[in-house]
Amino acid sequence: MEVFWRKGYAATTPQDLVDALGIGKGSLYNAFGSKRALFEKALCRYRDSQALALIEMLEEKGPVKDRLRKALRFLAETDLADPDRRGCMAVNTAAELAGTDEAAADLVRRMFDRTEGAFRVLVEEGQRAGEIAPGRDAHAIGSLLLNAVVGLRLMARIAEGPDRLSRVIDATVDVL
Amino acid sequence: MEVFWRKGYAATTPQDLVDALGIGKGSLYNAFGSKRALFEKALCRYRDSQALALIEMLEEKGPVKDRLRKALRFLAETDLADPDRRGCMAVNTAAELAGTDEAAADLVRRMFDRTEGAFRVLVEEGQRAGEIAPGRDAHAIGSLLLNAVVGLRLMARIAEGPDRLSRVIDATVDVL
DNA sequence: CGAGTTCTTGACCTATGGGTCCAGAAAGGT
DNA sequence: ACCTTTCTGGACCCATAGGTCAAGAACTCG
Repeated sequence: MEVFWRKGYAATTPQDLVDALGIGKGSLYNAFGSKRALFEKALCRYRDSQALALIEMLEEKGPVKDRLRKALRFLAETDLADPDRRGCMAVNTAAELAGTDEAAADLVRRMFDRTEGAFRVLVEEGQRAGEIAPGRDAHAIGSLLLNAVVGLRLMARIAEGPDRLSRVIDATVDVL
Repeated sequence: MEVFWRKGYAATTPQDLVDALGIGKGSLYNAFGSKRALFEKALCRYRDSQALALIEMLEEKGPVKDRLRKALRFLAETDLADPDRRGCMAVNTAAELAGTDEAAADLVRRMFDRTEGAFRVLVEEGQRAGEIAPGRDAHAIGSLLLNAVVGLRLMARIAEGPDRLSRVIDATVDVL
């Protein structure tokens, strides 16, 4: 997962995987069948560890906007602190493989669906709590927030400093 | 440009380029030096043709929010109508090459800067026209809009239909 | 403990990636 | 018309991608 995340699918070679795993090439292929199959497992592992972490952050206690701001800041900070600037593996996979690999695209789609759903729930909660105008379409705001996260994590890959990301986060939360 | 845009950098082979250009391999390398150098030229061409088109759309006449909505809709529609679902080449490049290719990352960064600037100008215009609350930080809203476009164009790569993109666009324009 | 099963490994294989080179075709100068 | 220069295509090159395999090591289990 780490290697695919850092280098992307096409740029990762069997040798890279062998080196990172510290096993022989035969074991690698005996255990996983193919590079493609291993990638899929890696993406699933990413989903189960990383992607779910965001959703759990959103379910904590406290004012909705605080939670949201905190979660976005956390993403931006960790992305920027990563020396390899890997961003989000799901986002990277969407960009790299969505035309050619339907299964990978589908995995990413589902991850996005889940995240969008979590945002929607959060928005509805914010509306009940009076933090967010009840006139807004929670579903649409959920999509907006998912979209913002996707944008943020891609921008984090090329951002020179935290400024633009901070502006995006502040503006996104303020505008709700 | 078309080939790199469709397949990404790593997945594009010299053979692909030779086939698409209809020239011999020798001519290819004689003319462009290396795959990498040709990619950079392709990315520059993309910037000069596609990326500038968005900025020009934003400079048309009429109410600011209408222009914005129209431009976003246009992006979403063309992205979805593309049978290859290539999305935005700059976004794809950021996702694929930002850790490993500083020059490419820099090109993308500059494209993003320009687009963000255009959005900022648009927001300021909207504020003068009374369409957008003058209390908002135009710079931050510009960043937010750039971020939304980046997100949209990545989402367009895996979107099943226009629904989610439409929600994002509507919500984005409405919250301003 | 010993036989059978599973794992591991690095040598090996083929096709292709990315690139060079040269012989000849076109183009250009005079 | 001739020579020079540039352009072109494709044969050729080496390293690597992606994967297989057989032989031995390690683990099971009665």
